[in-house]
Amino acid sequence: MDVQRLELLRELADRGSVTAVALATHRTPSAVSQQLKVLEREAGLPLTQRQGRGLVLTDAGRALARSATDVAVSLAKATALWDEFRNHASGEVSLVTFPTAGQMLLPGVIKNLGPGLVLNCADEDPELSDFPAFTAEYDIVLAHSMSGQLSWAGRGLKVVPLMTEPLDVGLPVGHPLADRAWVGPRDLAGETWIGVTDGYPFERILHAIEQEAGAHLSMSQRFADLALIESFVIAGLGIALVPRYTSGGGQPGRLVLKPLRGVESQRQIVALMRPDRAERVAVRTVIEALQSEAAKVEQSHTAK
Amino acid sequence: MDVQRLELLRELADRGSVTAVALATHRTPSAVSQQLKVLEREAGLPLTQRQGRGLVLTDAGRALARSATDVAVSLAKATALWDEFRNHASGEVSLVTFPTAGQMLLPGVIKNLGPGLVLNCADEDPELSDFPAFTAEYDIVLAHSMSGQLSWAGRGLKVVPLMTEPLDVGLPVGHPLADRAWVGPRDLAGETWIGVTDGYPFERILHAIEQEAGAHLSMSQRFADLALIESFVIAGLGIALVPRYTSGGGQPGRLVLKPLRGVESQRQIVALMRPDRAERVAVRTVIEALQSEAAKVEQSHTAK
DNA sequence: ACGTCCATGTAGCTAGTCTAAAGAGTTCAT
DNA sequence: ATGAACTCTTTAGACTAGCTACATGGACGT
Repeated sequence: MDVQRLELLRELADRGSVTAVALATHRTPSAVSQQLKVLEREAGLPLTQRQGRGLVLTDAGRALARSATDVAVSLAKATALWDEFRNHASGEVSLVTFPTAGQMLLPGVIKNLGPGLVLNCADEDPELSDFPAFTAEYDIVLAHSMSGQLSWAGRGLKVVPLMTEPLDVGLPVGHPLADRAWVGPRDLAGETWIGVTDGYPFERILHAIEQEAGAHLSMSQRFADLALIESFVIAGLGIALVPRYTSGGGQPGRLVLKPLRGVESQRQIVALMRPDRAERVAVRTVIEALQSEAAKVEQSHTAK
Repeated sequence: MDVQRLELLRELADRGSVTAVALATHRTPSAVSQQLKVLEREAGLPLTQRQGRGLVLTDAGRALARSATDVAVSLAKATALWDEFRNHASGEVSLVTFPTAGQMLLPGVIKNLGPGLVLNCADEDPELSDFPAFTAEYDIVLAHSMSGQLSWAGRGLKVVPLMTEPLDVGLPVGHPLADRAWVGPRDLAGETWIGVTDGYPFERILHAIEQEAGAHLSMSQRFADLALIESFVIAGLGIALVPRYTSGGGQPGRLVLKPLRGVESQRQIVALMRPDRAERVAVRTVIEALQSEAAKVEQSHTAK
């Protein structure tokens, strides 16, 4: 019963193909195939099954892969323990983020990391991507979801909430609603909206506003990039839902943010990780830095 | 971070010497020493320390050994899972018992075990032995303790209670107390006792009786073997504390058992295991058989 | 039907882990 | 004190397990 082989099976469960596992583990596909075969012989029952030119796990294989995760977690805990004894968080941590969260949190995090800990960041457009899938490639995945709706719980991933960011209504200066302290769904009935591409969490809030206001919202454009959306709003081409903490960076004073009441309007920013990776000291250190940075951002805004 | 090496460290923590580990793992001491050295180099800090001609773990070493147990447990769970898929409990299980428990439980257990599962039993005299120490050598250790007093909890061992056996007062037929339904501490003040060797749990109950009765008990003999004690009682040389379910096997009808009231008088029979071994399907099967057998014994006596 | 993609066999090499034997330090008894 | 017994360690050499490289055999798409 070898751990390395179990780990290979787990990778196969996550990545879905022998070649992908081989690539990820810096081996040839042949080596992976051989080890899986040995594991299967040891187990005494088929763990994989050919499907087309690919390979899928059997029920038994999936079950074993799941318990392999527990093994990986306890192993990671052991190495974390010994890292703590030497007390230095060693190695590199990789992270993907969607643009706005990265802009808001990462600079502060990287500044506060001690020496010897390297954080490799990348960004991915969230619209076309499946956040959990990135956990195979990166140690930490920054994702967003609507409040409460943890769509990616239950896949065996560790989810660490970082912050809750309100989504405000962005208006150009001089807009009729710009003097109000806040706005409600009914106020927004006649407006033209600058929307975001499908799949974004914003989408659901707009639907909720439509329901509350009892009116259809007209959506003139659909963009993925926040700065682009804001420039349209400032130009008076419509109004938009924008995350409070990350908006207005480009052109301060030219965009007015109004809290939205009557509709749950916030997004939750979370960190997603494979449970074993979450145990690494270096990873935990980064997570803690993210949390404190997130708290700092939230506080600096509520203080205003 | 190799699991085998961690396992070696754990064995060292349990057994206390390189030679013992080597013996237990069917290796030469040299191999063990080398592997521990590698682990130490990987860890970057000393895990062991010479003491006399032996070797002891450092704090870091002990901590790592403890987390190695978690790894072993999750690994054992994984293999158990796959055993369940094949649903047969494979392999051999070793067990030590103290004589009376073995006599009471083991025959019934072995009869009810399915084929392919071999149970290797041994017995050890409990007086001179440290029950937990046997868990290094045997999968299951049958031990007894006073009720509630779990003296060997906290060493990281798994403790499964099997049964609670009352300790009665054994009298020869024709003894003045033989007609009573039960006896109390005061009834026993003037009696001569056949005692057991030091360290036995019986010891404490006798002290409790002394306290309650306010009298010193005279102890004429001290034996370890129950049958021997009983033969002395039957011969009228004294009275004794005997476990209700296991006594009288030799000479039925010649020994009278009276429940003892006013003093907590029972012993708990438990199974002790290393947590990782407790996860093995074969071991779990034996434990279940022990539990059901114990329940059967208890029931057959309360029914009378 | 052909090229492509994926998984799997085969042969040979490398690296890691074992044994065997000798060495160094500690304890105990004579 | 000196040697015998014990324990852990070191060294050198053998063996084995797992890897790469290359070749093979199905499955898909054009």
